[in-house]
Amino acid sequence: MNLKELSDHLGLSPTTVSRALNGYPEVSERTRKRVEEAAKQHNYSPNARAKRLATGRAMSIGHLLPMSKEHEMVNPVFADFITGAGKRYAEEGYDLLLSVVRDEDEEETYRDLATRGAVDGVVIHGPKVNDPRIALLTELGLPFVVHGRSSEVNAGYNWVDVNNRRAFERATALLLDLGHRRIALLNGLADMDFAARRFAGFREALAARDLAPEADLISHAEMTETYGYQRMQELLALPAPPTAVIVSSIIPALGVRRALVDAGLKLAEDISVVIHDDDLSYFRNDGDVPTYTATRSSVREAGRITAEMLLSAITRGAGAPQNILLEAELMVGQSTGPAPAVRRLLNEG
Amino acid sequence: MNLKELSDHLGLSPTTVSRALNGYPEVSERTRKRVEEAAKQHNYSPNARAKRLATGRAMSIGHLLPMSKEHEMVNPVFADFITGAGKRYAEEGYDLLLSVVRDEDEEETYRDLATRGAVDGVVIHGPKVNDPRIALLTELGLPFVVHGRSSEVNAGYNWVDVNNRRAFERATALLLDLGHRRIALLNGLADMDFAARRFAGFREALAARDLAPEADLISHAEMTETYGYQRMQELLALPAPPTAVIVSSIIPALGVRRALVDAGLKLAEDISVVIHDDDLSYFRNDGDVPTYTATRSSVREAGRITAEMLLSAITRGAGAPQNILLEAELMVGQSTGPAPAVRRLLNEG
DNA sequence: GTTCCCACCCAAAGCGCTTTGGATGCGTCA
DNA sequence: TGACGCATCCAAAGCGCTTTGGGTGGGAAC
Repeated sequence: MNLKELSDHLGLSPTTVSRALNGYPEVSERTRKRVEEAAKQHNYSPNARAKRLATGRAMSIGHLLPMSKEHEMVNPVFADFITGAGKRYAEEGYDLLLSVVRDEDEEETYRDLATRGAVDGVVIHGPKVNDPRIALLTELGLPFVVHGRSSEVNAGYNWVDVNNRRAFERATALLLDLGHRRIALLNGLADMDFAARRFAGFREALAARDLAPEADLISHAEMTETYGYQRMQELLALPAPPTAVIVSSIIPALGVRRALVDAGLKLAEDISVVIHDDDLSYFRNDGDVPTYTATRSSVREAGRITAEMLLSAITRGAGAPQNILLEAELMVGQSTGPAPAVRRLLNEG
Repeated sequence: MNLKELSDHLGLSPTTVSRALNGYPEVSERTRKRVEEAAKQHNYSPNARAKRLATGRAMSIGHLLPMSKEHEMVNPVFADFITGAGKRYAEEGYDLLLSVVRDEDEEETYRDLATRGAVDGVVIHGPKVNDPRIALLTELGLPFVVHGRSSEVNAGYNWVDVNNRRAFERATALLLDLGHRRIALLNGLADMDFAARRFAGFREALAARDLAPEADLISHAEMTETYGYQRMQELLALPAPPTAVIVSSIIPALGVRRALVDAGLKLAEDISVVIHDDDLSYFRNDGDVPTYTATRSSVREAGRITAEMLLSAITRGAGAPQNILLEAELMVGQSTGPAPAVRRLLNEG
């Protein structure tokens, strides 16, 4: 059943029926009721394709998932982000359009999305340092919000980010306070902006105590479980292994733990681990005392906020760029303890 | 730039330009070239909204993610499924529409998707035993493919599934061959069809040796890491703990391992573990010898196949329901060994 | 030289909705 | 009583594309 048929059935014009259903004031309450009931009864809802053409709005938000040949994978963090964002979209009547594209097609896909008018706005995931997508989307005039930020981009743009620098500065400072001096960092891919900021925070905390990061303790890679496992093994094989490790996600941290167990080492006692915890629903860092000491920030919440910001940018027009910086909380768990030297000292005392 | 402007610019009618761009034969190769070049030069691509209205096809596939109040989460397995399916959609010019909906709104969302004409087909995720969505979508006349199957639904429908029953039968048989008699099963949510089939396979393998499953060794829940951890602790606290455990996903298996380590137990030696491995990109069960003994089947591949089937159902019309049953391979890894009694025997021997 | 056919192109009618720009009729007020 | 305003409704014009149903002209067939 379409508008025409419904209006014929009601003895009204399509105009009136459309207005009644869309809440316009030029229609009496009595007719509106009548129309609404008939619509419900005949299970009518306006054809989305026609509505979109007539209104000129796509009523959908785009999310691009770039796949590279080497890393053909979607981060589980994305799944949680989507649960947060997707709910907001649904509430506002927007659809979520997911595009799985090859790395090299990403720019063209954005262009296409814009010229085809398939979406009203997009969310940029995993921004890199000096990310070209920001200039591209600005040029295209397509509303967007970045989940994260991009250093070295000076123009204003909407973003929602976690204070990664501070989170990692605090995490590092905590380990330093516990007496650790050789601290390893298992970071995300080096060109990722969040990884750069986390590294910066790490470096600053060390610098505050006149220490410098040691190259053989720093690594960057896709944050898989395997990465955590292999990298931890490498670290343990060093002439002077670290006494503490900071891991950028709970997923590689699971691999780190596996490597430690294989080596017969005990978490907190033999080696301390601090993670960044995105509060993933399938990997809760909880219990009476959380398993891991962690900087925590819910990515689901970030998704909700990002969606909110994008929808407002779309409906209320561009305006000044909006920015939200979320603070991560630093939670002490079961994975940290004093450095070996300090521990001995404490035991003697 | 739209069709009209482009055709004016070329001195052609919109008809001809449209035909040229869509590869219809009623246009000379010379003009087609000319049109294609002009389109590229002016960065023209047809407005998706108009195209969809005119053709009556949405050119998009729907995926619903139901969120319950209790389990507001998206399974990481879904992320991998999407990478497989999404690539196929993109290749065929389809968009992927993701709907995050509350459990109780699921039926209405399907109805709405159908009457609004927002999608050309949908994929059903996580089918339950006797899943009502199959009848619903059949009634709505919306093409669909089920990822998994639904027992007790007799009508034909398209599905792509893994042979869960056989996989778990084989896994169980392997453990029995190793001398294990008290085997625990950490399964998915009880109303899930895959969980029912896995349990059936488990039961059959036991029955083949005149054994029966023991209630206190069987559990069903959402497959989180925490579930694996807590459940394993419970199992270890039993008067007679199991000597082997079968886990329905690598994610709870990580929790199982954590619990074992906490208890000072060694994998394979003290307790054997077999998992089902979806070959998730962020959790690879690999290495020279895989970490876990596992029944393996790539969910990314399943995504690709499901997409393929749905697209063909959409373009080639309904026809007879298609079914594909994938076999999981049983791979021996480092997590299994002879049962304690057998081990002693072997050592004495 | 006709006739016919085919290759090539175009005008116009949708697709199903929203929205502009009136109409119509009734109550109100001077 | 007549003018005016307001509430309520409608006809028709898009939105930007595809597609139906012709047209036109030039070469082949007779």
